[in-house]
Amino acid sequence: MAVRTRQSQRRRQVLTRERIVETAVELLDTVGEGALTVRALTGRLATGPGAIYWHIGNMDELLEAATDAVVATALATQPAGRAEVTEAGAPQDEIRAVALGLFDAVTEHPWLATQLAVQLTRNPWGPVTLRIFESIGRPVRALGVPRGDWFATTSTLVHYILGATAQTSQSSGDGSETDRAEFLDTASRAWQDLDPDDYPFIRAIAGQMREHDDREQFRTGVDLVLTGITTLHPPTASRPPAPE
Amino acid sequence: MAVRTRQSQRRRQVLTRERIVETAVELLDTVGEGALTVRALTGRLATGPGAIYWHIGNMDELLEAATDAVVATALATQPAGRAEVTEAGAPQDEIRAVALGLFDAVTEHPWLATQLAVQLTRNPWGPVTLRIFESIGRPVRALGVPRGDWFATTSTLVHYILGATAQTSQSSGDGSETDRAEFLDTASRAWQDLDPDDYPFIRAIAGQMREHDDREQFRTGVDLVLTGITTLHPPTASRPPAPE
DNA sequence: ACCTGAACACCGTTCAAGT
DNA sequence: ACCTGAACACCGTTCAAGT
Repeated sequence: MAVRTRQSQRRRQVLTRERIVETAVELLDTVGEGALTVRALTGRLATGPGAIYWHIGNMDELLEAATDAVVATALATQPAGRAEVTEAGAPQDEIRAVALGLFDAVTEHPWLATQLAVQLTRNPWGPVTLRIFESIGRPVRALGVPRGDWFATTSTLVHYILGATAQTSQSSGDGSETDRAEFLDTASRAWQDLDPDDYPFIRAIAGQMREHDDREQFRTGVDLVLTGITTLHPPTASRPPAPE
Repeated sequence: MAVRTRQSQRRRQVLTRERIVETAVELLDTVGEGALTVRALTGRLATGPGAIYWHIGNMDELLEAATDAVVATALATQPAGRAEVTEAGAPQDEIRAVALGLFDAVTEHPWLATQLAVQLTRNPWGPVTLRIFESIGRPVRALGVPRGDWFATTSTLVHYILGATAQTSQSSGDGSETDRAEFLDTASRAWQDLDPDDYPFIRAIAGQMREHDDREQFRTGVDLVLTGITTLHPPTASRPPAPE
């Protein structure tokens, strides 16, 4: 009987902000975007709305926290977050790795595509964007880009990456191979039926569209931007790792 | 008797899909995103929800139509939608013009930033995306990019453009100069206070961030991608406009 | 300090009924 | 064919009350 008061917090499990964010990610992953409601949350966590709002300010804040959590893990999974540059081609590889890390995260968590875009527009310099800028900016610096161009160059890369991941097609279905093939086939056919006067270009690329691989095309895009960077800023031997 | 049925449509003004879309754009422009509700619409149009739903399928469809309408005008305002290529540098200029046209449209209609991003993710090959691809794809073709690379090259440009316009800062206030300066100042200061171990790069560019001009940086970004394209596909004299 | 749960003010959407 | 307007099923968020 004396135990009662002290132990009152043992409950089934303490409700923390972290646990709420975790559950939010779970809901988004399993039931999908739009299934993340305060009521769904209270159901899974066996509490009331008041409990949720004690830990988080509002729904937008929760969405941001969920996005940031997933992005953080995606970027941490990268080969080496803060590794020293050892060989000449390393910065490019690091940029490719970060980019693909984000791309794959979007594939794993389809809701992330929308959320990354929403964060970028509604919260341009929030934690999510900042984290991504930092991850891309470091290798950009290591690339030998002059200091005055760090910001613009990094922005270009980040904007491309986020634009591209935003479109990564979530072809309605369960994401199977056949689903995707069917989707591309229907789209490609629709493109060929467009008005030749209004959409000559789209009609012309309908074939390429059916054959294309999103991830491969994304790599190509990253490399295209990298080519632009190294063309504008040829790696002169002006940086430390230049002896020998 | 014969006239009656004909004239029945005079009412105070006929409710059409177009008029609904126009009103939606007005609401978005004046009161802002999130003020576009079916009830606000019925108020302005002096009808009931049923009337709205007779003309449009649902809210998402209306948002898409509103976005498409604004994008269409923005792209039509371009110097010459389907002009012949007369001089060598023209395709690049056309790409810059389309890009800036979209950028300026986002500045004029802040809600467009979110909607472009949302359309790209939720409706990757809907009318909005298609229109933008067509506008960028034509000059890409004129640039002399080999046929097999049309799709990937155009995608890269479009993804950069949409990623960049997505972030175009809508600094909460009314968009005045002082508002913006204040916003950049606060952000810049916040960046300098970040943990040096976690965010060395962000801290290093805090200064550039305060000074930067969104539109100018956007131009730089477009040119960077263009440099990548022309480096990978040097304009050989393989296309018609090559004499002299 | 942390949680409960009823209540509030709002949504988008439907649908029988009218003209 | 086109429109009315009440009604439905849902939201996010608040807040007095409990422990």
